Formats: sequence, C-alpha cells, structure tokens
Amino acid sequence: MSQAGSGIDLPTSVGYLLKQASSALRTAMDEALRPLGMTITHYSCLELLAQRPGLSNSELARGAFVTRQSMNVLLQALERAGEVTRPDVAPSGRVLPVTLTDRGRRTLAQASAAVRAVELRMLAGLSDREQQEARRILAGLVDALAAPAPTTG
Amino acid sequence: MSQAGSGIDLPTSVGYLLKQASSALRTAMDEALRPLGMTITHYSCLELLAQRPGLSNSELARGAFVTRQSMNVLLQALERAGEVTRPDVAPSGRVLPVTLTDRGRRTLAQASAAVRAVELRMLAGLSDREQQEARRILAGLVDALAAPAPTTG
DNA sequence: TGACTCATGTCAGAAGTCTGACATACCGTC
DNA sequence: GACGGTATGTCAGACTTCTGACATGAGTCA
Repeated sequence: MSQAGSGIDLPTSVGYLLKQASSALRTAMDEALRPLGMTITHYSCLELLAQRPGLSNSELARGAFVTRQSMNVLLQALERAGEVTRPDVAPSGRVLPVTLTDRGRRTLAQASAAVRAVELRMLAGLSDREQQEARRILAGLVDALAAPAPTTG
Repeated sequence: MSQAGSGIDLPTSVGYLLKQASSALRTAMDEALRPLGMTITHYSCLELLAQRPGLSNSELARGAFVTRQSMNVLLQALERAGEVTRPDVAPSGRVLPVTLTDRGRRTLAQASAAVRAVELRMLAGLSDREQQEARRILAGLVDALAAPAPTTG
C-alpha cells in the first residue's frame, strides 16, 4: 500500500526494473570491455558496422543510442586509430559511409567474444520460451514509447 | 544466418533490445522532466527519499544507479536548492541521513505525475499478466548478471 | 525555377558522470 | 587492546555525452 496513487512504487515498477536490468548489463559489459580498452559505444559502433557496412554517422548514432555528435567524436578517434575509414568526399548527398578496416575487425572479434559471454550469462536462467517472451515484451515497450506523448502530439 | 557464431545478432539480441527499451524510456522521461528543469537522477533521488526517508548518499547512489560521487554532487546542489537536508554531524558512523523538505516534496509531486504518465504509456499495450511476466523476467536478468563473471570470480 | 522541409556533418560550449584518491568510522578477529 | 577488512563521505581531475547552432545537400511541391 505504499505510494497510494501519488507516485511510483519503485520495487514493482516495470520502468525501474528495466533501468535496473539495463544498469546491470551496462556494468557487466563495461567490465568485460575494460581489459580491451574499449567502451560500450565503441563496441556497439564496430558491431553495427560489421553487420551493416557503409552505415553513416547518424545511422550509427541511432543504432548505438547516442547523439550523432557523440558518435562523431568517437568516429574521429576510431579513424585516427585506424579501425574505421570514411571517404574524404561524400559519394552522394552529405552522407559519409563508414567502413571497418582489418584492424577494426580484429578489435571487434575480441570485444564480441567478451560481450557474447556476458549475454550468455545474462540469459543463463531463462528458457528458450522465456527468451522469446522477453524479446516480445521488450519490443512492445519500445513500440509503446515510440508513440509521442499525449501532451506533445 | 547473419553473424554465424562469431558475434551477436543485434536485432534479436535480448541485450540489445534491453538497451533499446531502456534508451526509449530514458528519452521519454527526459522529455517529461525537462519542462520541470529536472534530470532523471534528480527525480530518482527525490522519489527514493519519499519512499525511504533517511537514506544515505551511498544508498541513494545505488538506488539511482550512479556512483556515490555523482550522487554527492547532486545532493550538494539539492541542499543549496532547499529540496533536501542533511545534518551537519553524523548521528552514527559517517552516514549522513538525507531528508526531503517541503519544497522537495512539492517538486517531487510534479515530477512524479509526469513520470507516472510515461510509465502508463509504456505499459499501455501490455496486459496485467504480461506486466507480471515482464517483472519476473527483468528480475531474472538482474539476478543472472549479479553473479560475478566466470573469469573474475 | 524557386521555396520549403528534412536529414546530414560539424563546431563550440556546457552539463553530467566517471575514475582515482584520501581520511574517517564501524565490525570482525586475534 | 590492536589489527585488517569494509563502507562511508568528500575532493580533484578527466572523460563522455549532451544541447544549441550553423551550413550543406536531397526531396517535394507550387
């Protein structure tokens, strides 16, 4: 009977549990990636590029859930480090397609293994059916939040 | 058949979906709280204090999923703003119990309503049974990640 | 053709959070 | 009583990300 109507009961709030799970995953991934000298955004960028070569800065930003400004800062560092490449001039419009280099692929291979271990650990207690249910529910939450707020739209 | 074994297939990864949902929630909450001039951590801190008065800086940090250093920075600002109070000397040990002021409670009331609307929107498409399932699965993920990594422990 | 809208890449500044470090206080055991 | 381990509050510095702003290029429509 706590917080009757006025607030949000944290321990049972789906939003709070979502943040808690996300925070735990973030911590675990950070710990797995730290020995490799990588951040989560760094890894996400490389993984995105491996699966969809030629993605633009803005597309990478959306895929990694950061702003395109933040992704641009990262891409400049990755270019200097020789993990990705961007053409000097845009082939079309303003979009600069980003490509993984061999060095980038090698870096990703290590990171991907580390992250894979974390994901497997996270899913250890869930049956295949529960994993499917998790995907379905999480996708549902994303869809529901994608709709604009009543007051805004 | 993408990423056969070597990496993680993002679109079907529970971890990626979790981050996506968390990011969507974060964005929605940011937008809801911005008109009130509050951040998510600010709101989280106040909500935590409303439900469990006398929480310490470190306990608030854990509850809001930030470091105790970050929470301390926030608490100093909230003290200046007159939303919370801390005694000058610790009643016991080094722990300084934090308490909500009337001003803090009023601020929280507005924020809580805004956040509540976001949570309701997020859960709009889920039945009561699905919400229970969501809580159970998310709690399971947290527990699984709480166990130390095999290589570490 | 011209105007309007939208998306992109980029720069600059500010805000939030983090890591590292230190001193202090409790609790267990010896 | 003395010790080591643990947890706390705090300071300092650096990093990452964000918001705000601008110019460029594509697409749409009159």
